[in-house]
Amino acid sequence: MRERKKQATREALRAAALHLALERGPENVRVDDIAEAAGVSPRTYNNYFSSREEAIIAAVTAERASRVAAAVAARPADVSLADAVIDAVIGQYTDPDDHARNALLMITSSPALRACYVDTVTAIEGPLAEAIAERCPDMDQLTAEALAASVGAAAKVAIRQWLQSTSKAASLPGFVVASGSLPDLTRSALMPLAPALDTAANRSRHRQVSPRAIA
Amino acid sequence: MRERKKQATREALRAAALHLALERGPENVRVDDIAEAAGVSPRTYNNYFSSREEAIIAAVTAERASRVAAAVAARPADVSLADAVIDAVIGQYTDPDDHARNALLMITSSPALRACYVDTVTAIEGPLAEAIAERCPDMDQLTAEALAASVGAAAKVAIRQWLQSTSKAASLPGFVVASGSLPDLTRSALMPLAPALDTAANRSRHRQVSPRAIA
DNA sequence: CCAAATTTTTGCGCGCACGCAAGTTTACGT
DNA sequence: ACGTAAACTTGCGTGCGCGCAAAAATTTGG
Repeated sequence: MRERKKQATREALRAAALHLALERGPENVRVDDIAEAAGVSPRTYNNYFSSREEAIIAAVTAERASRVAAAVAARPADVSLADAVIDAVIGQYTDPDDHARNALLMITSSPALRACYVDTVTAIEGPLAEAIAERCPDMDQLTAEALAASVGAAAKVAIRQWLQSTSKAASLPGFVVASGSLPDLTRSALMPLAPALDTAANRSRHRQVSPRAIA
Repeated sequence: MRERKKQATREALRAAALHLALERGPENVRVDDIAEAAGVSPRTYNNYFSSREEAIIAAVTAERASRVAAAVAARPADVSLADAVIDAVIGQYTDPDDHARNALLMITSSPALRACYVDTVTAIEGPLAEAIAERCPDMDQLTAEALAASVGAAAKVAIRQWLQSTSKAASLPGFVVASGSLPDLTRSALMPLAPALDTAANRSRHRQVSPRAIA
């Protein structure tokens, strides 16, 4: 099976990238090193990842996107769309995994990694849009995508805030802006979107095509 | 005045980039050409723009961000936040400017330019967040940023859809998915966010700190 | 089991982004 | 007016992303 080997090298690259980055620091690892550690050509690396940071981040992020979609789908049908989505997102960004702990610590200390990590949130938008569309079959597809993108954007704001506050806290231990934990921050950022999610869900439930959309 | 000169070279680079791109096509213009046409060193180009496409896009985008913020601020205080924001955004993306017409046509025909153009929407989030915060002084700042980011994300979805449908229309003239104009598309994508914007605005008007935010 | 067809890997080359350390210009104080 | 400090520009070197075409590997059909 050919697909098997591809996933194998993919994971080999992820693992090698994360290992080397944790070992000598993110700045001191070139893509040639990662490729060599994974036993492939440097050129091959860019067939799998389009930037040096991507492999490192992918080792942590991996299947967040599909898991958040699955989490939305797993919620019982009688809970509101807003609660389903918000809880699903928060659930995926609440990781007590201690391996991920110091990985995230490393990410926070490198601007390039921070940016790349924030960008990975975009990956959830596609699957999330599908999950929303599946839960609300009569909803306009453009609406589903817009809502999913909005959720992703709000989550991005929360993560960005959290990253910057933790980096501030690391450099200036006395000057914390009283910013909460990541789950709390994410919840605060997503709460304002709840009305939009629920009214869109209800509109679709009544099979109305939003009469004001044309006017 | 030193700031004067910087803006001058900035605009010189933008103009040169757009001119060359329209003349010989986006693929056949290197940053050395742009720098030479603007009379500066190639290295200097990257002191102003961080990618080859950025200058071309900036020539079209220019001050969208500040203009959308100004448009929000210009709406009378008695119209709802949702209407103010949505109309402001749509207004900025409705350009009958015929110079911009063929510029956008060029953008649609280059994947790299398309991506860069979509990314520029992010630039409105900061000013938009400020405008929202100014209009609703009692609103949580994180909420303002989350809403602004959501609006930007929804606008991004609309633009992406529009770009891809127009490119499809250009290649396959007979197979149009009946996608509307960009303003209509943008309105459809932003409408679902209206409830979120208005309830957040009303919450802030009553000076409540959203008691469920902590629970 | 071998050969054709498809897919993946690899080497090569180009252009680009950016850190760094000069060199050059502009602003300001005396 | 002059010298100093600050900001901007420039050249250089390095690593990176990727298109392209040849080579290697893997599937498929006979």
